[in-house]
Amino acid sequence: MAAILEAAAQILEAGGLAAFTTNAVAERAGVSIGTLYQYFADKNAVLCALAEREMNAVFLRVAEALRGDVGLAADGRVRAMIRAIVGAFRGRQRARKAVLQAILSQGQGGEMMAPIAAFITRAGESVGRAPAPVFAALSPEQIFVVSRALMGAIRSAVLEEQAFFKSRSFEDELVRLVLAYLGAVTDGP
Amino acid sequence: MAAILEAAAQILEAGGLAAFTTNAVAERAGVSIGTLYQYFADKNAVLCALAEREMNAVFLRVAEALRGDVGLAADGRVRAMIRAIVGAFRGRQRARKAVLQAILSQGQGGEMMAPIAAFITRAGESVGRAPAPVFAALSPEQIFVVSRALMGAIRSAVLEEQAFFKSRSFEDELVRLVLAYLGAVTDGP
Amino acid sequence: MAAILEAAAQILEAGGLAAFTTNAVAERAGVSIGTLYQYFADKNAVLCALAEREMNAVFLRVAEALRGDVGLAADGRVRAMIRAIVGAFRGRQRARKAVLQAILSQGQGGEMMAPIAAFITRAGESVGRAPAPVFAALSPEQIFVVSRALMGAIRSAVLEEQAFFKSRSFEDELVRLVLAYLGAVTDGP
Amino acid sequence: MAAILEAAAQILEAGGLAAFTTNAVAERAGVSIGTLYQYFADKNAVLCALAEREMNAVFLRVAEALRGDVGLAADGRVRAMIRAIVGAFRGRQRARKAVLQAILSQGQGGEMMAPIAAFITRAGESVGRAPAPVFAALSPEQIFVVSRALMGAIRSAVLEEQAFFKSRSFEDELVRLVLAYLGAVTDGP
DNA sequence: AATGAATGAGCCTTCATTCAT
DNA sequence: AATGAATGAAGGCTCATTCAT
Repeated sequence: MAAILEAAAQILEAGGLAAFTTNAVAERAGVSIGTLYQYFADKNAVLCALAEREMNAVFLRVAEALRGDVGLAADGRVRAMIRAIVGAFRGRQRARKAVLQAILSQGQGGEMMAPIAAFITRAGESVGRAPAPVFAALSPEQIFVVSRALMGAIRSAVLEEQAFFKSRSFEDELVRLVLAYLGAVTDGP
Repeated sequence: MAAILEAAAQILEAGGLAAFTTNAVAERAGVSIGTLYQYFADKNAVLCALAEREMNAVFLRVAEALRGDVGLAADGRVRAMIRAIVGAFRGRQRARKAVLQAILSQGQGGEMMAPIAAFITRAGESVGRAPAPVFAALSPEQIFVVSRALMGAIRSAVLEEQAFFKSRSFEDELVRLVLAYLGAVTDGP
Repeated sequence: MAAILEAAAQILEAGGLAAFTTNAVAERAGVSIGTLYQYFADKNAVLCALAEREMNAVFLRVAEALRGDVGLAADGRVRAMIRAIVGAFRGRQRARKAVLQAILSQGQGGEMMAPIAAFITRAGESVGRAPAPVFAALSPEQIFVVSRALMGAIRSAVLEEQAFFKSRSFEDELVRLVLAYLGAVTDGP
Repeated sequence: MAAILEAAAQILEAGGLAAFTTNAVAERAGVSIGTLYQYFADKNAVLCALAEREMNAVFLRVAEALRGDVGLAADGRVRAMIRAIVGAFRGRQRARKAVLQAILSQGQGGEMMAPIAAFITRAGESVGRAPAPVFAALSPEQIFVVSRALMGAIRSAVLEEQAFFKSRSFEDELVRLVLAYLGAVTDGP
C-alpha cells in the first residue's frame, strides 16, 4: 500500500495527472494491477489516499514546528506555521500540484482544508491570550478568508512554479498578510 | 465559434468536466465535430478560449465598476473591484469552476491572473496618489501575494460552493484582507 | 450494421458465447471497435439485435409456409408450421443456441416467444373453424403450455445437438404432441 | 463442500449468475478461496455439483411421491410426478433458474435430463401394465419429445417467472399434455 | 467550409486461478 | 488441509481526432 502510494506520487511527479493511470501506478509500484485493486477500490481512491498522506505530512511538519513555540510572540508563531507549510511543499511539487488539483476537482477541497483552517484559528486564539489578548475570535467567514487566502497564495506559487516560492521575502509577505488581517479584525473595520 | 464556446459553457455547467467531450460540445453547438476542429486545434483550445472569454467578462465588469470611481476613497475603490469580481461569478458557477480547474491544471493560471494582478496594482497606485499618498508601491512578490490571496479566497468559495459566497459579510472580509495588507505594506513590517 | 450482426452470428457459431466479445465481433466484421459502438449501445444490444434478426427469419419461414395452406386440414397446418420452425434452425445451430441462451438469460425469453404462441393460437383457431369446429379456444395457460412444450422440445434438440433433429420421425412426434394436446383440450379432461 | 454448494445456491439466488464468482462463493461459505479450489477443479465444477444436488432433490421428491402410488391409475401417477417436479422448484427459484441456465449453456442439459426421461419412460411402462396395458412402449424420439416438452414448459414457467407456475390449472395442463401424448402414441397416429 | 462515419489507442476494472506459507 | 495475497490476461467501453466526401 505504501509502495503503491509512493509510486502514485512518482507518476504524478513525472507526468502529471495525464500519466496517472492505474496500470502505470501498479507497474511503477512493482505490483500487478490486481494487487492495486485489492487495496484501493478504484483509481480515485488511490488519489484520495495520496492526498491524505500528503496532507498529513504537512500537518506533522506544522505541528512539530509549533511545538516549541510556547511563549513566542504572535508573529513568531504565524511565521513558524507558514514556514512549515511552505517547507512541506519542498520537492515533488508536481505531485502535490496534481494531488491538489485532483482533490479540488471533487469538491473535497473543503474537507482537506478544514484542519488548516482549524490550525490558523487555534494559532490566532492561543496567540490572542497571553500575555494580553492580541486578536479577537474569528467568525466562520473570517476563518475561511484567512485560511483560503493564505493557502491560495501558496497554492498559486506552487502551481505557477514561481521562482521566489521559498524565498524569505515571499515568506515575509505571507506573514504580513496573515498578521495584517488578524490585526484588522481585532481593531475593527 | 461563439456558438461552440457557448455550448462548451453549457456542457460544463450541466455536467462538469466529465461531460466536457468534444463530441458533446459540437452536438450542443449544433455543428459537426469536424467543424469544431476547424476552429479549434484540439479539445484544450476550446477550454482556453472559453477561459479567456470568461475572464474578459470579469475584466469588463471590473473596469466598468471602476469607471466612475475617480475621487472615491481607497476602500471604496477596493470594494467596488471586489464586488465586481464576485458578481462576475454569478450564474454558471459550475462552468466557471470547471474552467478554473482546467486552466489551473495547465499551469496557465499565472497568465490568466496577470491582468487581475495588474488591476490591483494600479488600483493601489492610483489610490495611493490623491489627495495624499496612501499606499506604497508594491513589489512583485507583494502583487503576487495580494492578488493570489484575494483570488484564492474567491476561488475556494466558488469551488467549495460556499453559501455565503455572495453575502455582504464575505465581501467585507475580502475588503478587509486587501486593505489590511496594503496598509501593512505601507506602514512597514 | 448487417455486417456486424453477421460477424456476431459467425463468432457465436464458431466459439459459442465465450468467444463472443465486442472486440472479436468488430474484428470479424472488419470494422473498428469504435464503429461497433456507434451502432450498438453495448455488447448486449448486439445480442438482442441478432436475436431479433434470427427470430424474424423464423417468422418469415413460418408465415410463408402457412401462406398456401388455406383449406388444409388441422394436422396439415400444424405440420407445416412445425416443419418451418425446425427448418429455420438449419445451419448455424450453435449461433442460434447461443442466441437462445443469451436471450433466455435476460428474462426476455417471454417476449420473444410471444409471437410463436400467437401463431399457435391462431393456427388452432383458424383450424378450429372450417369446415367444422375442431379445437376449442385456448386459455392463457394452455397457450403457454403448448407453445413452450413445443419450443422446449425443439430447443433441447438443438442444444443437445440430437442427431434426429431434422428427421421425419422427430417431426412426426412433435406434430403428434401438439395435435394430441389440442384434441384433449377440445374433448375435455 | 456442502457449505460451499449451499453458499453457491445462496449467491445465485441473491444475485443471479452475474454475482456468481468463486471469490463470492468462498466468502459466503466462510472458507478461503484456496479451500474452494481444493474441492472443486474450477468454477464450473461448482455449478455442476450444484446442479446435481438440485436435480437429486427433484428425484428424491418424485421418487417419494410415486412410492405409495402402486395401483394408482395412469393419470394419477403422472399427476403425482408432475406435482413433485413442480413442487421441487419451490423456493430459490432464481438459484434454480441460474443453475438451469448454466447447465444448459454447456450442452450438458442432456445428461441431466436423462433420469427424468427414464422416469417418464418407466412411469409410462409401469402404468401401461396393470391392470391392463394402457400405453405402448416409447421409442427414443418419443421419450425425448415428451420429457423435453414437459420440462420445457416447466422450465419456461420458471425462467419467465410466470405467476401461475404453481397453480392447479397449470398442473392440469401439464398432466393433460403428457397423458394426451401418451394416449396418442398408443392409439397410433 | 462543413460533415460525420470511422478509427483505435488505451483506460479502468474483474475475476478465475495459483502457490508460498 | 487451509489460507489469502498476488497475479495478469482479457474484457467492455470512451473519446479525441482524422479524412474522404
